[in-house]
Amino acid sequence: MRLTTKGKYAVTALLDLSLHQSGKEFTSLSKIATRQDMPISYLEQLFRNLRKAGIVEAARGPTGGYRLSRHSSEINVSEVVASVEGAMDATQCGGTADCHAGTRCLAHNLWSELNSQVDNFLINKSLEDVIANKRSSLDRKPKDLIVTG
Amino acid sequence: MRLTTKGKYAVTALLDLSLHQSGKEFTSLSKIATRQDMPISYLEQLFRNLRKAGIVEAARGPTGGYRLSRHSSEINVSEVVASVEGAMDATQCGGTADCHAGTRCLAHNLWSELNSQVDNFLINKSLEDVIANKRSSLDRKPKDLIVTG
DNA sequence: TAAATCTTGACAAATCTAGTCGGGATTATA
DNA sequence: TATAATCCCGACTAGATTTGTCAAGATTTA
Repeated sequence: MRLTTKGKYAVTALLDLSLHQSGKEFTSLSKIATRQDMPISYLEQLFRNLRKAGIVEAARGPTGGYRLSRHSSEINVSEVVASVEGAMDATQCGGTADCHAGTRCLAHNLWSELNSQVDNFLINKSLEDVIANKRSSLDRKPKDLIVTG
Repeated sequence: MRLTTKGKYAVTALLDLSLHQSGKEFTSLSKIATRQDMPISYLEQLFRNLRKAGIVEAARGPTGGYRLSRHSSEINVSEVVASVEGAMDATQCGGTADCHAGTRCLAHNLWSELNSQVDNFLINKSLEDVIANKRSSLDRKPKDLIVTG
């Protein structure tokens, strides 16, 4: 299962883009980098992938930058993460079910189900959803919900 | 978010243990290692943590080995994974919500919610469920999910 | 032209994973 | 008691991955 700062940066950067986008203006990476405190050259790398995935559009030159190619309600978190770090996969075998001597390992279905859970969750979350949630609600600390033993 | 072969080995090894356990016998790591094709010295490392977490009990000497310290229906996957690789956490900040210049980043609630999703899923999966390939109670009642934020 | 931006490929430091290794402690059995 | 099988422990490491950096170029606006 892969969810690193790469995917998180990408999501946060797009949220920033969405929040500061008025009309069809382009926002430069340097502005995003400054506002979100992210390395600009790393952002460049990420936006390369976001553009290839058709999530953002670019314009060069002064007044250039990036903008969302669709409305924030039509971009889901799953595709954003996938575009920068490849499809999430919790199974050992990449879904081929040959994880144990050519057959599926004892836990194969478990990881396969977990996969679906996570992916369904992220597919059904649009950038707009995330922004709306940010404004309206308080969150409990995740620590409160982690139960060990 | 952390879910590597470490956690997967641990779950698979315990499933093996559960499947081959009759009564209160102990199963040696070498048997598990052979059956599941895992490095024995790596298993030793993992079972150290599983024992500290109170998930398995050990006996030394010939006829020694490990056994589950509770019934497989009372051991959930979340605690198994957590015991070998630390609590899962999808937020950047470890739940402290200081991920962006002392305040919560734009995506904080998103990762926090994802955390809960995954953890709820794994907490509601017992080893017995996995063996029986049952659906967890969570799957049957998706509305009952506890969501942070 | 100058400056600001995106575009690209290669490279590198730091971190993490997936183990290995060597020794020690304990215990059943002969 | 001797032996062998097992658990127990800490330290170490090679390789992979992540998290960036860097240099050079292309495009566009003013």
